[in-house]
Amino acid sequence: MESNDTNTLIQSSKGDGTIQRTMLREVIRQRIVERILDGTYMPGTRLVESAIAREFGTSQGPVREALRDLAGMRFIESEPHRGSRVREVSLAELVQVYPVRAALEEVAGREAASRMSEETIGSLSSELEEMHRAAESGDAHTQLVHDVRFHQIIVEASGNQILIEMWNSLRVEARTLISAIKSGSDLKLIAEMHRPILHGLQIGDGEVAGREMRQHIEFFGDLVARVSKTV
Amino acid sequence: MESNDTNTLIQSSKGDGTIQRTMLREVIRQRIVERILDGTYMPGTRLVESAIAREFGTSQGPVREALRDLAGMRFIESEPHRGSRVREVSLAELVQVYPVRAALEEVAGREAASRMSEETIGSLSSELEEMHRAAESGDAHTQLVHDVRFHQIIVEASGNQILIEMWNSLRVEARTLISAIKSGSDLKLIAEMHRPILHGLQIGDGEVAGREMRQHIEFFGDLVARVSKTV
DNA sequence: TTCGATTCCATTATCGATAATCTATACGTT
DNA sequence: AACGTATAGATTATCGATAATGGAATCGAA
Repeated sequence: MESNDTNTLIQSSKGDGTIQRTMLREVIRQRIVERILDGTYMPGTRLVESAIAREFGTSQGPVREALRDLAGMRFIESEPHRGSRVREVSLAELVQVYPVRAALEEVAGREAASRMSEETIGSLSSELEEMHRAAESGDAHTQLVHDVRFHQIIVEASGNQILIEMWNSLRVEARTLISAIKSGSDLKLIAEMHRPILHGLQIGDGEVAGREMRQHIEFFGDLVARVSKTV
Repeated sequence: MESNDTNTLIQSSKGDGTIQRTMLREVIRQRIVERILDGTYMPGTRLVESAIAREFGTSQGPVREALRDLAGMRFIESEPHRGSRVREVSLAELVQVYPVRAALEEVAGREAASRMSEETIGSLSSELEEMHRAAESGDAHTQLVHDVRFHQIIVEASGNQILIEMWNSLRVEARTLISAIKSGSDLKLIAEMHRPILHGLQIGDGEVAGREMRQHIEFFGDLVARVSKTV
């Protein structure tokens, strides 16, 4: 319940010239997200405003705002007068994500293909490489990180701001459940499955890239759907 | 600046058995949205927390929360220590919306086709009818309302909660710019363009319905894209 | 014991005031 | 006059306290 190292939330930022726009709400939000992602706050955990405020040494206000933001990002859910708790990510919901993600990424691939720079191609190649490296050491989690990053790069390369915001709001990186399934799969194969996408982008063919991305996501969607039925 | 009729924000709700879960933040949010949509708050208008609070007879807190929600919904944009203003909906942004919307609605059509009830078909038919009625009286705005509703019904019929949330966050109804363009078009033709979609859904063919929806949206996307170049 | 009403407690929702920060204006120096 | 700096006013960010609410525990009657 107590904390000592967490109390320095605000760096007065005098010293370096950079203006350190510190907003309490932001800091608190990040802190909570970390805890959700690393499992400190498991799904279902109640997040009590006053308790968090006390722990962080702030007042209730900023905590409340942080929680509201988190609710907007679907990390938590809140009911009036009843507080907030970490959201349960159901398998059923995960299944619903895939068709949406497939559709969005198809658009991303199509639009990104004509906007690829050498640098972007380089980043993608290097993420792919990292995926393989992780596959060899059997590190499913690390592979997932690079996997997500690979897709994110493409979405951002689309240059479509709406698309980017929309994709980010899917919180792909937070729905880590897949890693569980992946660990049962062939990591090397998974890494290799990204190559056709990269190829499509390299030759600048939007139709190919889009189609490959869609199929890629749909593949995992089917995988998850199958698992969810088994359960 | 002053207001008299707007001060009764909370109905104590004693009397009728119904529990009137009134949350100040919610009421204020709705109020502001109304004003944005009806043009009282034009794009660029500054929304000053204390001023709104004074006008509504509340404290700054709930107003602040309402504004934060609105920022999440992309109705307004806020900068730290600099306040909020009504967002400018640029034409460029509007152009970017269409590919995303097309992709999402294709999924919606595909998934909805197998879940159509008599009732849903009825609702869609009636919206289509209303579109025609509006077309005949040359009422572009009313037609737009039913147009949006038509699409919304399909998205909701998909049963995919993620998809529904995602589509709603596009705020299709708020990006009313299209109505301007539409008024220059043949309203009857626009209404009629919804019929193939309805047909696809009626025969329960997801592929057809999905494809029709995509093409439908892409059509208007191209229209807007063309206009945006002209400007 | 079991059901319902009542009281108490934890927590959220709101308030009013203060601190921090921004923008623009006024001022002084060159 | 042009420029940079200081000051004032407006506005947001945060605080600490109070009111409103919901849920659980308690009590009493059947």
